[in-house]
Amino acid sequence: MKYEKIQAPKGVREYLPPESQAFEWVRQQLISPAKLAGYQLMELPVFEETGLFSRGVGESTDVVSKEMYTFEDRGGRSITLRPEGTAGVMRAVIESNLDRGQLPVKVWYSGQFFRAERPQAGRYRQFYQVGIEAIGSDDPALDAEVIAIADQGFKNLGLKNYRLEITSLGDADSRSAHRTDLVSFIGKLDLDESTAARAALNPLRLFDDKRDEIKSAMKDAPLLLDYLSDYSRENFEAVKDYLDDLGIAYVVNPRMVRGLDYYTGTTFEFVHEDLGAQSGIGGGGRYDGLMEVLGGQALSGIGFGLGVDRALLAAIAENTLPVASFTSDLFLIPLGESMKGFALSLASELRQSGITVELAFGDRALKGAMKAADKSGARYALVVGENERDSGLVELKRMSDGQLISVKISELKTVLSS
RNA sequence: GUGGGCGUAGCUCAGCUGGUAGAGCACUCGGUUGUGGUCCGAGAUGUCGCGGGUUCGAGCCCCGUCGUUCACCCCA
Repeated sequence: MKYEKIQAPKGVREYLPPESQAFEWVRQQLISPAKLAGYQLMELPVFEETGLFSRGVGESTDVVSKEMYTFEDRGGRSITLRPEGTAGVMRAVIESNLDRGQLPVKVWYSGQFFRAERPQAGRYRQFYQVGIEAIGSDDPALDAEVIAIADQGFKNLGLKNYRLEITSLGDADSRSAHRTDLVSFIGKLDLDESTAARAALNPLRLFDDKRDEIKSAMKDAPLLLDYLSDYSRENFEAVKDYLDDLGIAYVVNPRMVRGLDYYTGTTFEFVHEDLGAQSGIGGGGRYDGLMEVLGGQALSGIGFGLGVDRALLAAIAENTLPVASFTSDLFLIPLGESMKGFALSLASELRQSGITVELAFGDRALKGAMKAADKSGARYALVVGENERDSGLVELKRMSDGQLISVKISELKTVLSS
């Protein structure tokens, strides 16, 4: 009886060695600027009560209406695998009263998210994001800082071929004035049924349509940026000024559309140029009403989510991965059974100094062990036999050029960490 | 959810108008005594995604299904 193999669920992205090293590096680089800015970790559940998303993200969004993994748990509760991060953060902040302390609350998160979409290049049903949220301040300097943190994450990866697009969705008054005019503009267009239905749900969506006929029809549509209230406009100007001061390049895209309903005010997206259809590597914005809608106080917040999977694809496309740093410093080969104990101790000692050391296992011939050393990509190889143990002197082999370097065992740490 | 491409050894693929499966790379061992990357030799490897159909005969044709990939849509 032979069992069938079980496959991973459709559309999930797994990271296995050696690629996982690059993935971990990318995730680390993306989030480190937030840590440097005093954001603190929030470790959250990957599933939440369904109502959190239908209420927080918005019933009319595609994400909620057709892309959520929703199921009933054994207690008859409706549960949903999180499709995004902000709603969960807000829920936790409210539930634990973090907003009763000093403001803004500044947190970061990292983990997997789930959307039941058709998989595609850069689009997976389980995907990874890192993100931050800053809650309880509407200072435009905070908007600029949040954008700068995201931008620094991409710079840490060495990325260049991306652009930052920003716009402002204004406050409630700005949006309702614009919406009235936009709806009447769209009403005069001759649209097919499904497009009209989309427009009825959220007229802004038509700005995002890729079809030429829609693009040209929308060419003269009223833009939200022209409807901003004085407060919103001044706020947006301030954010742009700060970005200029920071030397962060951006383009204002008044037709930007975000897929989540809670965004207000400053809104932004990072778009990479070498990625194909799924080119958004990160995005975010301000959300004024979200906390209140979720039963908390009426505090404003701003945050972003960065796609780790896509950032990795971008780093591969731009060839910026520091591949050399993904391998060990030393590959240690004990000569014969009797030297294994000595090798284990030596490896352990070196590791305590932060040196990455791999050991040769099994009883392969020295030649085979050297081959293994070569394939591991380690910078140095070292054979230890009785001679070395007794004399305290070893021949360290530099793998890049094959040179043997005589070193005292006591000085290995120094040589290897340089 | 809609549409197109693809599914043959671990990987990349070849397999002519249907006649019972191959290459390169990788892998293991060896080319005698303690140092890899080159070279040479030897070896292991597949229910040709799965199910059904047509046929004397199917990896090659047909249908279905699953997976994968790209695009629409949507977004990270």
